[in-house]
Amino acid sequence: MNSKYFSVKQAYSLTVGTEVTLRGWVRSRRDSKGVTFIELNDGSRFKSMQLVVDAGVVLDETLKQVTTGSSIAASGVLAESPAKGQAVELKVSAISVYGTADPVTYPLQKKGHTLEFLREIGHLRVRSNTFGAAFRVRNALTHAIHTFFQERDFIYVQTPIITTSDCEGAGQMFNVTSLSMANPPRTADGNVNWQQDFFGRPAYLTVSGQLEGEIFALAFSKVYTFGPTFRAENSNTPRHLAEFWMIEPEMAFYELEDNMALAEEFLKFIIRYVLDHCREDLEFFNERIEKTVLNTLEHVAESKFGHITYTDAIQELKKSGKTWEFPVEWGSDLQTEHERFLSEELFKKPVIVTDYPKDIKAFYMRVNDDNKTVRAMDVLVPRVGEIIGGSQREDRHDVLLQRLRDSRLDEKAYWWYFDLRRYGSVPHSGFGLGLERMMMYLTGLKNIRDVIPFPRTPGNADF
RNA sequence: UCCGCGGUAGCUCAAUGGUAGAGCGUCCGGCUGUUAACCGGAGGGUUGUAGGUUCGAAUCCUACCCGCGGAGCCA
Repeated sequence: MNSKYFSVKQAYSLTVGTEVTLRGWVRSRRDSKGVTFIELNDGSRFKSMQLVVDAGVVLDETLKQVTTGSSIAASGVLAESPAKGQAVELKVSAISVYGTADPVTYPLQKKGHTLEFLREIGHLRVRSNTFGAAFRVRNALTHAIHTFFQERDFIYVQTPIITTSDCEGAGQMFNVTSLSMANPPRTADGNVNWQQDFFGRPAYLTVSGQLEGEIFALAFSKVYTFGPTFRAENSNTPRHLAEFWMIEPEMAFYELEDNMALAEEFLKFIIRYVLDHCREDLEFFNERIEKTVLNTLEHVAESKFGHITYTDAIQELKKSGKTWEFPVEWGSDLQTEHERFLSEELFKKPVIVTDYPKDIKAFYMRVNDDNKTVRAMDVLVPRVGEIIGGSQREDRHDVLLQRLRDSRLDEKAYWWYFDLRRYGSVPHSGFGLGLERMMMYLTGLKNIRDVIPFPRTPGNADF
């Protein structure tokens, strides 16, 4: 192996005649009388490199070990391919095997597997077309997100994963403790004595970094969080995980209108970035997973988003003439069927719904002058419905206090959150995007467990 | 958590109370450049687990486990 190492991706950009050594995993192998074809993939791009081994070039005992799943290095010369399917191929002069893969037990076949089966072999599914494409897209998406904010002078803030505040009371939280489960210290009345726990009180895994994000926004003006969040909710659906990633920008001096403009610019930017950098992977999803992916993404990237208030949206839903599975009434939340109607049929493009009834939204959202609605916004997109939720935050101390009390939350736990309204309070806004929800939108994959490397769901934390 | 559907060969599925099968993958052989290669042959099973009904259970009943979809919750 004297020639230089290249990735498969690099090799495709080299000129014919270059001597290279490629390393990777064998996807498949086809034998003919005088020639063997090997598909070699190293994850650097969707496409594999076809290796062509003429009979006699490689020892039979070596070639025999080159089976689906084995890892090899192959040296040779890049050549124009005489057959359809690839422009170039590697004319092999030598092969060495790193690790064999017993064909009798190796679970991945050349032919299609169901996503459910692949989920059971999480350590190997990343070597398949679908998951290779998914995680290259995920990588590009995370890069696009950081690029978008960094180019606009946002500060990236790492909010804590362990928290003692039950943020906005959203969902069940995981307890974090170092106490003995079997024999915890107890108080005189028999309850667990949390004072003896690691943090001196109950602690949890965070369900959102928003409140801490507000702290940083009121010092750095524009910030964003990007990290894991946790829900102990027993939800068994294709849209929920116990551990998932969220992006939460928070901006001082932004009112709802600024917030909406940023959300629109943000969505268009990350979609355009993935379209530009993962074309090959997206084309695979478009062909094999969801045939509308490319169209809807292009459409969203080019559309001017629509705007409508919740109250007007309710009117439109009522006069649509449609029969709804869930009744449409002012004061009840929009269901997925309603959200899809608004974006797919009424506007035929992404639409931002604003000013929801305060009773169905979180306590920290700014109350409008009508005292009935809050400055909330949901971005609805064709095919999935809500993809971003956000709001202008309540920056008035007295109003916030009343809202907290109405929500029956413990105001003592939020003392620092109120201090932000007591010392140098300013209008500020933010929104949240679930990374995996975005991934589902980009790839067309319909189960959220297929767009995160190692899904955590009730009863499942393998790998 | 609730409702529905499902669990049979490595994978995808047939077999509706009477000898458990096919396609693909794998292995062997053939084929002068294949592309989910093609042609011929072979091997491969405690039918999710535990009980029950029956002369006889993959099939009917009960419980449990697991998967998928829907609901709730939400990102």
